[in-house]
Amino acid sequence: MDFIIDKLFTQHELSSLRGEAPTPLYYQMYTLLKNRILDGSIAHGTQMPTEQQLAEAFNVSRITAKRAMDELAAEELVERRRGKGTHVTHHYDPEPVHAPLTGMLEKLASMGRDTKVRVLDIGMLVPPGDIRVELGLDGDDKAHRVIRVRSAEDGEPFAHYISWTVGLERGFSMKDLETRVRYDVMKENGFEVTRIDQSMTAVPAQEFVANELDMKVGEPVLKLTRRSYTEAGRLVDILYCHYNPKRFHYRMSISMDDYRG
Amino acid sequence: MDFIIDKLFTQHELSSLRGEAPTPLYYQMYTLLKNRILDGSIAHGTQMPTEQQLAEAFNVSRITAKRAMDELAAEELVERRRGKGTHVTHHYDPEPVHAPLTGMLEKLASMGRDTKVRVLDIGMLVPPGDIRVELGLDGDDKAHRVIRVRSAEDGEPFAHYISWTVGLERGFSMKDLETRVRYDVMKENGFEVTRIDQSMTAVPAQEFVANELDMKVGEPVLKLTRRSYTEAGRLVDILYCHYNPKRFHYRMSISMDDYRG
DNA sequence: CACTATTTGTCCGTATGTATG
DNA sequence: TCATACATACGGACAAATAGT
Repeated sequence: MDFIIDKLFTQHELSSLRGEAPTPLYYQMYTLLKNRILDGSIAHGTQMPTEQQLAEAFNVSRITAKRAMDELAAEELVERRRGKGTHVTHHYDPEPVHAPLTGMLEKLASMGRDTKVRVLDIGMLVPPGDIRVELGLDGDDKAHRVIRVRSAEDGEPFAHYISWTVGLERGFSMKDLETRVRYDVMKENGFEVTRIDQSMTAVPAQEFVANELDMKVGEPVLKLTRRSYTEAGRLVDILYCHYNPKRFHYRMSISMDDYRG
Repeated sequence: MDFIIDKLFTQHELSSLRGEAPTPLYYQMYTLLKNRILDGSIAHGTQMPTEQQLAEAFNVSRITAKRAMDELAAEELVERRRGKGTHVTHHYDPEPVHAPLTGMLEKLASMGRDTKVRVLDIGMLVPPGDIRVELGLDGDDKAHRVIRVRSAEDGEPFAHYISWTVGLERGFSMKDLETRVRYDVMKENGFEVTRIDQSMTAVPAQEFVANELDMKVGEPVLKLTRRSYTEAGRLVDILYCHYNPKRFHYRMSISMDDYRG
C-alpha cells in the first residue's frame, strides 16, 4: 500500500528530483519534505512514510531517503525511533487565517511603528538592462541597490523590497535603512521626491521572494512597482515591493474624482 | 586590478558562496553570473572577468571559477578563447517590458471611454453570511447583486466585478449598467457616496473568474475589494473586482504624506 | 622576428562528499 | 556497515593561443 505519499506529492514532484541543478538528491528530497511539514500538509504526530516507501516513490536508494530524513531529525522537525518509525514533532501554527479584515487594516495604519525592517543586501551595482535604461545610466554606471524584508511585530515577514536609486552622494547606511524612512535619507542626500507613480499587479512568487516571505514558488504575490521623481521630473528611484497577500492588504481611501468602477 | 566584479556584485554576494547548502560552488557561481547576463547587467560583447579574478573575488579555486564559466559557454551565453578571454555573446532584449506598461497606463487613463461592460447577471438576492452582516441586513433581507465583465476595445476582457448594493429604490437597469457609471445611477436613487475604502490583494483565480478573463484556474489575480459609504457613514456597497494582471495594472499617483517604504 | 604578459585549456594528485547495491 | 563509483574542489604545473612591445 502506498501510504500518504500520493496525497502529499504530485506525480511531477515524485519524478522531479535530479533536475538540471546538481544539488544532491538527499537535499532535494529533504527540501520537499521539510516544506510539507512547515506548511502543515503533514500534521504534528503523523507518521512519515518509511525509508523504503520514500525510496520507491522517488525512485532513489534507501540510503538517500534515510539521509533526507536524518536531516529533518537533526532540525527536530521529526523524531526517529527504531521499530516505531518517523513521526512529525513540529507544531504547525493553524495561522489565524485572514483574521477579520479590520485587524489587517489596523496593522497597516500603524505600519511604520510596529514593523521591523531587515536589510538583506546593500551595495552599488550595475543595474539590469531595463532598469539601466529607465534610470538613464550608461554602460557600466552603478546605482544603489537595497534589498529589504519587512516583518510584523510577531516576526512574520510580509514584504520584500528591492530598490534601485541613483544620484545619492553619501548613499544609504545599514542603520539608516533599518530605523528610518528611506525618503528622509534621500532628502539628506540633496534631492526631494515630489511625485510618485506606482502600479500594482499580481504575479507568481519567484524563488527569492517565496523564500523570504514563507510562501511557495508560484503562489500569487501582490507586486507594487513605484517610480519616484524629483521636482525636475527626473526618475531617481525604482522600488519593487512583493507582498504576501495572506499577511498584507494594500489599503487606501480615495477621493471621488478618481472613480471608475 | 579588479575588473567589473565590484560593479556587478555586492560584498555580501561575493561571500555568499561557501554556504551550508550542499549545492556545488561552481553551480552557485554559475547561477549568479547567468542572472547578470540574462538581465542585461553585463551587456553583449563585454569581456567577463578572468578565471583568476573570479576565483579571488569569490574566494574559490580557479578550477571552480572555470567550471562556472564553462557552464555558461555550454549554454552559449558566453564565448571563450584562450588568450582573449571570455566574452558575452548573449543578446539582451531591451525587452518590451516598458512599452506595454505605458500602453497599460494610457489604456487606464481613458478607461471609461475605450472599454465595454457586459452584464452577466443582475438581481435581488439574499447575500452570503459575511456580506449580509457587513451590510447590516437581517435574516432574509435581499440586496442588489450585479456581475459584470469589462473588456478593452479589442475585446479582451480584463476585469470581473461582483457588487452588492443596499438601499436602492429603483434599482439598476441593464442598460444603465452598460452605458453609465454605476455611481451616477446610485445618485439618482437618492444617496451619494462620499467615502471609499478599498484594499488590494493577490489571490489564485477561481473558476468563475478564470473563465471570464481567459485565465487558468490558480493563476495570480489582482483582487480589489471596495466599500462605499454615504455621508452618514453607512456602508451601502461592496464591490469585488478581479483583474487579469497581464492586461491591467492598477496605477496611481500618490501624495508624499502616505509614504512608507 | 622574438619576447612577454595574459588568458584559457589540460593534466596531475589528493581530499571530501554523494549515491548505489 | 562496507565497498565501489562518481562528482566536487583544491593547489599546482605546464601547454597553447592571443595581443602588444
